[in-house]
Amino acid sequence: MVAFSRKFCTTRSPLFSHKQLFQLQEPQQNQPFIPFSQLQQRKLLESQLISVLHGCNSLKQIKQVHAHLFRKGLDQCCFVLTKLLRMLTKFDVPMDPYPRLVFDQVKRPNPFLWTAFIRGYSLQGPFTESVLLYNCMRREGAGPVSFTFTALLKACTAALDVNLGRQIHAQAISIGGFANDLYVGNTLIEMYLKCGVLDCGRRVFDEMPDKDVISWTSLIVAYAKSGDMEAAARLFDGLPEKDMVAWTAMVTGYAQNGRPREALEYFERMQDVGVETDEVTLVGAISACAQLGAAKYANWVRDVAEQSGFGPTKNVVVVSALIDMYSKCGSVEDAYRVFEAMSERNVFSFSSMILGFAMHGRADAAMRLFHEMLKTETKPNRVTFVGVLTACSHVGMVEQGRHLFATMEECYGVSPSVDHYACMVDLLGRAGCLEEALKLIKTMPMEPHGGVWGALLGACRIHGNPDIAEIAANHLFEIEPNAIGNYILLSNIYALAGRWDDVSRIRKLMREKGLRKNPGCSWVEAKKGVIHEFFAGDMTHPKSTEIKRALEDLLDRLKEHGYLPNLSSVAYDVSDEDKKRILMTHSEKLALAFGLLSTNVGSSIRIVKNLRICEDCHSVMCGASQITGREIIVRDNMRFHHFRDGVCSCGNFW
DNA sequence: CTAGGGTTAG
Repeated sequence: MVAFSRKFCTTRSPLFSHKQLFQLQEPQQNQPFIPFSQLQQRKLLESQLISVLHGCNSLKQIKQVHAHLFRKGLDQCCFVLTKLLRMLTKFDVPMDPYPRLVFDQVKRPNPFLWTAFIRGYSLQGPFTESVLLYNCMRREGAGPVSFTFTALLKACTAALDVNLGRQIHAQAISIGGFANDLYVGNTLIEMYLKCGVLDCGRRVFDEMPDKDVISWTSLIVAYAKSGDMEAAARLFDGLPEKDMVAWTAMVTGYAQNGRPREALEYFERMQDVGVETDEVTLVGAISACAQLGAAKYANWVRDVAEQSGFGPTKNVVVVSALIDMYSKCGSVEDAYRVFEAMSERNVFSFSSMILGFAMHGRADAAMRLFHEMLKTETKPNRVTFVGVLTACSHVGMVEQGRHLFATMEECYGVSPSVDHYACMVDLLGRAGCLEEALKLIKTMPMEPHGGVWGALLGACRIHGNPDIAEIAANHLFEIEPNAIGNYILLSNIYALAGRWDDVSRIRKLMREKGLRKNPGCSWVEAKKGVIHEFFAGDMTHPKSTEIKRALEDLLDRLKEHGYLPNLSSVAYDVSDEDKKRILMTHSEKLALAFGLLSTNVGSSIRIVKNLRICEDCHSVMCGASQITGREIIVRDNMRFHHFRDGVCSCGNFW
């Protein structure tokens, strides 16, 4: 522990010997007398210099001011030098050597100058240097001031060193009650929260004599990050004056916790009460729309963005969020439009766009963009590779995927993570190389997670391999015992193989664990963007009779074109007639029939489904797109399917 | 001086 050691601090520059340091502590005896008029002139000059410094926008200009200080005899003026140091920090000038030199030339730094110097190291590191300097400052008898503690605490936050933070906290209490200062208190809260000690942050908050909206917001964010949105909402309700940042914290909190509806509720409410929105708020709302996948909300947020003056934004974060949103709302074209218009692209924008293409089965576009990216300064990261590998996977480009996976480390410096292994298992599995996929899992250098086994299980469903499926499922039942999807998938695979005893064994297992199947549910947008919801087997919609008739008509016409119900899509051991009846009422078929009824001829139909689309529905969608001439876009829980002229963008490969 | 931001696979 370096903090507050009794050892003499050695970080002060070699310009000073120990002896000199002690001499400096003695009060200066013979202060020269300065007449009042000169003093006034000097003050004027100082404030002029400060405004000059404020306007500097390069290191060179700051150096010029520094040289000027010497000429004017102000080279020891802490007031101006503090500003100078702060400007150097602002431009991220490395503390060594120049800012350090500036500081070392000052014989008697005042507490503010000390603090500015300490702050520099708190922002850049090495963080231990901040503490050493603090010791040094105390030894020289200067300060501290409240900023000193905020600077030190910032260093602790950056270093995630809560032990050091506690010591600073103790110092702040023991030296003149600095812990009661609002800024110090807020920084203390932030330090504890960032270090993951939520209860300590809460205690500081509860004990603070004066709190402001910043104190509340820090805590709200911490609860949100810990996943406790209820606690966050309780705090938010008690917050007397809610500003834009506090509202934004709630919007993004819900968005980050996978609760997009509530995120948008807060977004709407903040507009109702007349709080401004800025780009950060928008990013939260945009990300909520992406999760929801409904174009209606996306358009609404876009309108709000335009009204708030952030229409054609250049902010790279906003646009990257937009790319993701448009892709997930079904329009990869819109996503690409905003991507193309970007003046500045970073790894987020590229990766999001690549993932967007991958999600929509546009592997060629994804690969082209990837190669375009390689020509830029932007280096691909792990997410980028997840994107290209899934792109390969969804269209069965096995060799390309294998090659990328094999070379990603040596060529691009990204070492394969579990997620990349999951992509590879998916790629091999979908292509039918189940044995090879299993072998890959066994030779992985890390512990496979649910995604890896899940990919294998999914592939076993496509290729009907109950034996390997059992291996995968048994691992999954251990890793994620309550994930219902795994049980259903395995039981479907058994059903496909006609192993009905095993089916009932799994069903029994599910019952024993108290797991209940999620009902299939689909949404479709009718006229005016109204969203209608359909559950599997649900005939409660007011237009049920018409929907049923429309669906029967459609299926009859499809049968003339050779459609046969795919009875193996029903994983119950019931009669074929019952299977047909069950198939008829799958939620996506109801949504499709309603969509056909309630939208204009020629317009496209957008359906969102909570589960994976079944094979029978998939082929019905294909056929329907052909005989009705409509474009049908289905987003299931995995990916997008664009049905047009009888063909799906996934190439019947999902 | 102190609070809020985007991409990940089954």
